[in-house]
Amino acid sequence: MRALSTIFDVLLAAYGKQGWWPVTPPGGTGLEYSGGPKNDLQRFEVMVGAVLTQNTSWKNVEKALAVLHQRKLMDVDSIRRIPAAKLAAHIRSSGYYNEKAKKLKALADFLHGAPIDTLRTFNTAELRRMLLSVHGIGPETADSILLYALDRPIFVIDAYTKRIFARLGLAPQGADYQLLQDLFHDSLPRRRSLFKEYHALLVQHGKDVCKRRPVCGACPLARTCPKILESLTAPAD
DNA sequence: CGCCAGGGCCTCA
DNA sequence: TGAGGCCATGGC
Repeated sequence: MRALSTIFDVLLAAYGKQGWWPVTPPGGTGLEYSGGPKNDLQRFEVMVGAVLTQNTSWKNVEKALAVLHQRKLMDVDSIRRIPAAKLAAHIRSSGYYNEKAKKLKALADFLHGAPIDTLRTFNTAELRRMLLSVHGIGPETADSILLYALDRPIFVIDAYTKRIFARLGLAPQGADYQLLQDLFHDSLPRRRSLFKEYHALLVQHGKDVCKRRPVCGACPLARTCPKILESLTAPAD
């Protein structure tokens, strides 16, 4: 479906390059959008962020990531060593902190058995299965890790993507994860840089424009969106 | 104030 | 296998 390429072009023109995934530069204090992780420590930070941002605003996650850096905990061994209850206190701002502390420890245990630099020997399908077997890593988190931390060409589907494409009439309401992902995989050239930027643009679009209550007046896709007419007359959705 | 964020697990039909 | 409850802080 050529529409998907056109939508990417329109979003890119409207919002500009996003530079995902945001990572903390070596020796730096804050996160920067500079094209993703360049070393294994930054790759680990991406994985941690992917877990912490589950159903949580990135702003709340940033604070937790900063605390982990301050406490010198942003590495596999430290996360493995620290008791879950203490870890939970440090990531408090990201919400669901007890659950997420367990998840981070499960992630660290997994990486202890399969260090990041050894993961390159597995193909993407194998890696995905391995990640999905880790407590706290579901389809979206696994694919975020594959794409942004491990540089694999796999498209990330999230709630924004589902909402945007349902409104555009390009996917059924309540379509499941696999259906949406197949649509992107079958319709786009399989390029990591495209997938990274596209997902980031969808998040940007979903966050500020195609919100639960959409701001169709500010939408760069309004021209081709069937929902634009309803939004002018109907109160919600 | 209430709503909702860059989901996933567990339980129960 | 799919719907529903649960996890929780912080910004608006």
